[in-house]
Parts: sequence; structure tokens; C-alpha cells
Amino acid sequence: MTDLPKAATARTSVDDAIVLIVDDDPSMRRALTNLFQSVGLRVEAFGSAAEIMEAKPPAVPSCLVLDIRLPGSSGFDLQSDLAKANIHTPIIFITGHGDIPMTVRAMKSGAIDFLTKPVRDQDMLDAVQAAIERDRRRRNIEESVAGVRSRFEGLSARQRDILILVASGLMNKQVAAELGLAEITVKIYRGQIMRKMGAKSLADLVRMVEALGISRPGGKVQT
Amino acid sequence: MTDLPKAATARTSVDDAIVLIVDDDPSMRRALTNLFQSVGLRVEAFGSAAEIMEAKPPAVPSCLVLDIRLPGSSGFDLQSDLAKANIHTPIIFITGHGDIPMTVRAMKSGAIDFLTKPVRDQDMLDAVQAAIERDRRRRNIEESVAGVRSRFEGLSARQRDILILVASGLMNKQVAAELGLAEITVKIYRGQIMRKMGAKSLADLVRMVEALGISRPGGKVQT
DNA sequence: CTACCGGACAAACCTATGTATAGGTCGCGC
DNA sequence: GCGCGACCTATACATAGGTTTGTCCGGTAG
Repeated sequence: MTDLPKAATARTSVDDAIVLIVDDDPSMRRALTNLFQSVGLRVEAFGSAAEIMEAKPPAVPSCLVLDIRLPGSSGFDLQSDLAKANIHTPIIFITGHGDIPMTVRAMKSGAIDFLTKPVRDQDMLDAVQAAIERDRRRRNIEESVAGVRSRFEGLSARQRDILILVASGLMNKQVAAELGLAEITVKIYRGQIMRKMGAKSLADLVRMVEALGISRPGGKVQT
Repeated sequence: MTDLPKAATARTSVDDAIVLIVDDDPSMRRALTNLFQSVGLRVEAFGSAAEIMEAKPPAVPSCLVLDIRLPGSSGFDLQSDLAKANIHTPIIFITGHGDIPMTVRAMKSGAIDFLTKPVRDQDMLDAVQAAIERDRRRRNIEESVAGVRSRFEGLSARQRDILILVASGLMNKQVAAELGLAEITVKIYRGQIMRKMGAKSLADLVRMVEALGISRPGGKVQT
């Protein structure tokens, strides 16, 4: 939280959104770039799927504007490649000759919009705004969870065992019995866990474990 | 000893899925009905949006197969009417003369599939199976949360105040200070709350409050 | 008026949790 | 071998959590 923003050129406020364009038609790239820049969005344009896969994934909220017909691989291939690489930038497809099954497929695999040429400027801007908003939200959650996860990974195996049992609602003595330990041992571990995880209360701990999605035993909310 | 509100679940036949068809073309209704029945699905067919809105929402996992062009209102109207009525049955649209914007609109508002006539039987069955699976999952979550919610609503105002503060991680004395009470009072309420909510541990309580989505103070997971 | 309920509190008592101090064993890397 | 970290335990003490029994008050439904 203490890192000063190393803004090189402009006052890149903390989360200046960026639009990534992939289209093999240079005039299309230019037109889109102009459109987005006219409303103050940063833009990066690519001519092929390969090019963008080499670039590093953006660190700010962003979205992808993608012609579905690309040289080499189709937009779909890029979409699934990104998914495999665990990159979840929202995608807006554009197409000249799309059909309904194609649209359904794109939307089902998570595209945020699917526009047909000629694309109306306003439609495109609306779609981009929605996409960026979604990405911003996703990044926020991801970020919180990432902190918790890295702390969890800093725990020893034993500490994790105990964390999970404690967060599932067992008393120290029950945890001890479960693991064949003395109660005092569990207490000591518990203290270590609270410190390492940065939890101020048991409630915090429970929420962290929930956020990590770990609840093997019988720890779900009941009816 | 136990004042646990007993969930009045009328144990219906376990979870016989049902497919709801809305199409103004009788021959289409018949064809779809036969198709679904041939794989052992229960079916109910309607000739118009109005008809199905009068029927009571199904109590088992289900899905809606909906021609987008209906007499009177369009499939979209029905979709949004259902959404307004808080009915979230997954919808599969079928259309003879659809276009891409229509498809996008349907998918964006939550349709699970969008099929074009002539519909291949296997596509339809796949779509229905996916839709019913989704509905089953949704119902499961909904059901758990509904139980918790109804118990929460059985709490007095004071009990709710205290529940929220306790679940946010405050100690009894802090809760007492916050509300201008004696610590002993908080303890007593706390016991009542545990009983009424059917929570065996603080961890349970925290999870319930999370499931209800109540966390006003500073109770979110931190980075 | 009275009975009942929810809210608030107290003393007494017990259990659970948390911390400090003070150990002990093991395995691993240098 | 030595140090280090993980793992495990014990005693002792302090604080937090939780129940029981009983008291008091105010509103309100009968």
C-alpha cells in the first residue's frame, strides 16, 4: 500500500482503464483507437492473436475488443487460450458475418457482448464501459482473496489443519482430539495462525477460510 | 429445550424435473412434449405467456422452452415479467427468424441457450439438461439461505443488532459498549441468538450472516 | 386489572480461549 | 556437530464466553 505510483508520462491515476483491440484490418484498428481515445480511454492495438498473447496481461481494469475472424486462429481460439492462461479480461466480439450459433457460443463462454458490423459508436462505447466495470469488480475481489491466499500459503501444514478445523467451528479440545494433540498445543497454534493470517478475531478467520473456499468437513450452512 | 423453527418442507417427490413449454404452435408443442417425455422428463405445455403466468411456479427443478415470438407479448416480455416476479427458471429460447442483437439480448438477460429452427433434438436435450442442472443448483442454495433468512427474521430487533456485531468479530464487551448495554446482557442475547438461529458455534453464525449478506461495519476480508 | 412478553441487568458459577515461560524431539542444511 | 524451524507438551495465570436463577420495567392483549 506504500508504493508510490511511478507515473512516467501522464497522471496515470491508479486505475486508468485500457482497451485492447485485436483486428487484422488496420483501418478498423485505427477507427476503434480513435473512438476510444476520444472518450479518454487508453488503447493498445494488435493485428493478430499471437501478438496479444505475447504481451503481458494488463495490470489495470481492461477489456478486449476482438474481431471473431482473425488470421490464423479465430477469436474463439484466443478466448479459450486466454481462459486456459487464467486471464479473465472481458471480451467484446465484433463480426461482419456472424450467425446465431456463433453468438450463443461466444456468450456462453463468457463474452460480455457481440456486435455486428457496422458497429454503432455508442453501442461499442456502452459495451466497453460495461466490460471495464465488470473487470474492475473482478479485480477487486481477486485482490482481496490473493492477500489471504498468500498468507495461507505461508502457514505450515499443521497450522493449516488446525485453521480449517477451528474455522469449521470445533472447540480447541475437539480439534485436539481430531488430530491427536493436547489442547494446549492447539491453543498455541491458534495464536500463531491468528498472527500469521492477520486476523483480529475468529470471525475474521472464518471469513478468510470461506473466501478461500475450504470447508471439507460438515461446515456448510444448514437449512 | 429446542425452539428451533422446524422448516415446513413439504417433502415432494424427490426432484422430478419438469420442462415448461410455451409455444403458440400446437404441433410444435406436441413435438417438444414427445421429445422430452421420450427421455423421461415431465412436461407442461402452454399456448401463451399469459397462460404460464397464471400457473403457479414449479416447486421442482425446471426450465422453460420459449418461442421468442408469442401471441401478444414476446418471449422477452415474458422473460422480464418472470424476472420481476422473482422467478428464475432458466430459459431456452427457440426462434425461426432470430438475429444476432436479439440473441445477445436474450443471453445477456440470462437465457441459458438460444436455438434456431429447425432445432436438432440433441441440441434441445443438451440445453434442457444444462438448464435443469443449473436450476437444481440454484434451488439448493436458495433453500439453504431461505432457512437461515426465516430464522433471522424470527429474531427481535435487539437480537439482530447483537448478531451482526458479534458476527463481525467484536467481543461481548465491545458489543455492549457499542449498544450501551451491560456485557452480561450481550451474553444472554448471544445465547438466545445461537438457539434461535440453530448455530452450534460462532463460526456457524458468521457463515450464516455472510450468506445473508449483512456486514455493514468493517467486516469485509482485508488484503 | 392481570398475565404475558421482550428488554435489561446482576451474582454466581463453570468452561473455553489466550498467553507467557519453559521445556522436549525431530530432520535438514551447512 | 550446530543452528534452525516445525512440531509437541506442561504449568500457571488471565480474560472471554456462556448458563442459571432471579429481579425489575414497560407495553399490550385479553
